[in-house]
Amino acid sequence: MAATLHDVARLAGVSFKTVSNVVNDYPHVRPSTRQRVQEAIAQLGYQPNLSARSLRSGRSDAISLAVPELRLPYFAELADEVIRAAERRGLVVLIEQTNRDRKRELDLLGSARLRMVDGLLFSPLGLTAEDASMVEIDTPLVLLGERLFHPAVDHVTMQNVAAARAATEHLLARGRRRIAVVGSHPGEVIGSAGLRLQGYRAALDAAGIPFDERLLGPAELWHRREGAEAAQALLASGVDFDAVFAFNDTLALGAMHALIAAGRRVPDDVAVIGFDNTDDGMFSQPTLTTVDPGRREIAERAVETVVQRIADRSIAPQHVEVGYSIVQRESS
Amino acid sequence: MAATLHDVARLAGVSFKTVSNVVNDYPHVRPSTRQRVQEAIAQLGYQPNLSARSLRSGRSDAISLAVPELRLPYFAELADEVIRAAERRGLVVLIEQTNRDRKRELDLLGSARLRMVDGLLFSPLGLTAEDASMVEIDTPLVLLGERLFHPAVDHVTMQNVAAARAATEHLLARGRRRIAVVGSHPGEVIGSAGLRLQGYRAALDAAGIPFDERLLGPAELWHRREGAEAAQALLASGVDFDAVFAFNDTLALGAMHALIAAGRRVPDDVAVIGFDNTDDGMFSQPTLTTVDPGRREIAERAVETVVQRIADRSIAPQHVEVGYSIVQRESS
DNA sequence: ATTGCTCTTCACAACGTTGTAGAAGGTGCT
DNA sequence: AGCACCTTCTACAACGTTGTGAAGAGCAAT
Repeated sequence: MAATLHDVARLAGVSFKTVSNVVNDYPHVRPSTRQRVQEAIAQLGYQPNLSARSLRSGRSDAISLAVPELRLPYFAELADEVIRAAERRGLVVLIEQTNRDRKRELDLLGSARLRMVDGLLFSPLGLTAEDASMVEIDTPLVLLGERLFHPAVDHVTMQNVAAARAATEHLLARGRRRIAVVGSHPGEVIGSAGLRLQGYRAALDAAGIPFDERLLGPAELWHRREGAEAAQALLASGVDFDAVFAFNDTLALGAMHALIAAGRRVPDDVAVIGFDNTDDGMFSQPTLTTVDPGRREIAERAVETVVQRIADRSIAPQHVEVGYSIVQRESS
Repeated sequence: MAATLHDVARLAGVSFKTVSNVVNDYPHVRPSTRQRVQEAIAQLGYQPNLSARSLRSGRSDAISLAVPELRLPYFAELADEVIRAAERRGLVVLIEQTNRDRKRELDLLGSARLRMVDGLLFSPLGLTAEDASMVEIDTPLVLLGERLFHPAVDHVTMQNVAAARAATEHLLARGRRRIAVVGSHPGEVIGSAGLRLQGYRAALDAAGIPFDERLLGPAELWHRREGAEAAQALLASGVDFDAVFAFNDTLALGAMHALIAAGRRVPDDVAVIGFDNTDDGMFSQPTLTTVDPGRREIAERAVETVVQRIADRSIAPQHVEVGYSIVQRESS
C-alpha cells in the first residue's frame, strides 16, 4: 500500500539509495536529480517507514514519560510541558501510568517497551530505597522528583526541602503559629512527603516554634478526597490550628473544602497554602496560595537531560535542581 | 549490547528461528528444547527488538491519542482512561497535543509519525467542515467528539444535544428561568459549543421560555480564565440571570469564581451547572453540579473501536454514542 | 525394510531503511 | 596525456524479526 524508497526510485529512475540520500539531505545530489526525486516523493506521497528507520539506525525519536496518574493535575500539566519540550526537539512522547504501584514501576523498568523508545523520564512513587539499583538500565533514564537517590542516574528535581520551608515561613510571616500539615507520610524520609515535612520542621525550628505531632494530617494518596478527610480528622481531633500547609494543591483544595464546610473561614480562621501551582488553584474559592516548584523548568530540563544522555552515554550523571517561588493568593 | 535471537540461539544450541518460535509460543516445540531456550533467554535477559518486530509484522502495538491540551482536566482524565483501556489490550499510547490549532491538526493527519502507530484516536477542535475529507487516511482512525461528521470514519461521541438539554432542564426544574450560557461560540453549528447551545435552546423551547441572545457569554477557549471573564461580562452587561449553564466544568469554575467575587451567592442567587464531570468540581466551593457525558465509556469504546478497525479495515464505519447523566451537587 | 504420517527444527527470504565502499563521470593541475 | 581529485550515484550488506516451506527425526502401519 504505502510507497517505499524503491517505489520512488523506480518512478524517478534512480537507485533507491539516491532517494534515501535526498530524504536525508545528503549534500552530494545533483539539483536536477534532487528535484526529480522530490517530485516522485510528492506524487507517491512517500513517507519513510519509521520502524525500518528505527531498526536500522537504533533511534526512534520517541521517549517515554512514566507518571503515577495523569488525572492528577500536577502530572497532567507536567506531561503537557514535557510533550511541548520534546516536540521542540523532534521527539514524541509515549505516556505510561504506574498508579504509584511498586510492582508496575519495576515492570516498567524491565519492559521490552523501553527498547522501543530512546529514553525514559520516570517519576517514581512506589519504589523503595532497596529498589534503587533497579534503575541501572540500558535505556537512557532521567528520574523526576526526589524519591530515589542513585548517584549514577540523571535526576531533575524540585527543591522540596527549601520550598517547603519557604511555604511554612510564608505562613509564619503572616502571624500563624499553629500550622497543620496535610499529606504527611508517617515514617517516610526520602519521598516528597518526607522532604517537605523536613522543610516544614526546619522553618518551625528556625522560628523557635515547637513541633507538635498532633498537627500532622497523614494522607497516603494526594487526591482531593484525602485532603478533605485529613482536614476533617484534624478538626475532629480537637487540636488547635490557624493554618494548613498541604503537601500539594489537590490536597489543599480538598482540605479547604472541608474547612469551609465545617464553618472555618479561609484565610481568616485558617490560612491555607498548597504546593505545585497547578491551574486549579487559580480560580478556587478562595484562590489558593501555593508554591511554584518550577514544573515547567523541570519538564524542559528533563527533556534536555535525556537528549544529552541519548547523544552521549558516557557523560557524568547530572543532578539538576530547579528554582521555586511562592505564589500568594487569597487563601493566606 | 542487547541480546538478540541469535545470541540466545547460540547459547541454547538451536537455530534462531526456534528461539523465535519459543518467544511466540509456537506449539510444536519439544518441552525440553523450550525449557533450554527459556533458560538462555533468562540468562541473557533477552527482550525482543520491537522495531524489528514492527517492521516485519507491520504492527507496533501502539496507538496515538491526539487531544487539544492535556492540561485541561477533561482531556487529562480522558487520556488517563484511554491509557488504561489500551493497556488492557496490550497497547501503549503516544500522546500528541494539537492546541486546537487547525494547521497542527492537519499536519498530524499527514505525519509520518502515524505510520509508527497502529491507530489514532483523534479529538479535533480546529478542523472545519471543509477539512472533513482530510480524515480519510490510511491509518485506522477513530474520531472523538462531534466536531466533524464524516460518514466513512469511525466516531465515538457523547450526546451533546441531549445532555445539554438535560442540563438546561435540570435548571428549569429548579425554578430558574433566566439561564445564562458561558462558553458559546457564535456562529458555530457542528462543534461542541454549537451542539450544546442547540440542546439549551431545545429545552427553553419545550418550556415555552423565549431565547434571549443577551444571555450568551461567548468564550473561545474553555479555560477557567475565560469562564471568569465571560461571567464578568454578563454581570457588567446588566442582563438579569438566575442560573448559568457553562459548557464545561473549567469554565463553570471560572464563572463561579467571578460570580462569588461579585457578591452573588451560588446557588441562592445564581445556580451553576457545568459539563464534563471532571474531578475538580467534586470539591470546589460550592461543589459543582455537572453533566457526566460518559467520558470513561468514550475512552473504552474508542479503544475498542480502533482495535476492531486495526483488525479488519473492511468493516462498516461505526458511530457510537455513549450515555450521559446529571450529577447534582451544591451549585444548583 | 519400506512407506507415510506427525512432530520438531531449520534455512532462507523478506520487511524498508541507512552505512560503507566503491564505481562512473567530470574537472583541474602538472 | 596522465594523474589526482572532486561530485554524483550505485551495489551490497547489514539491523532483528517473522512467515514459508522444506528437511530431519521418530513412530506406526504395511
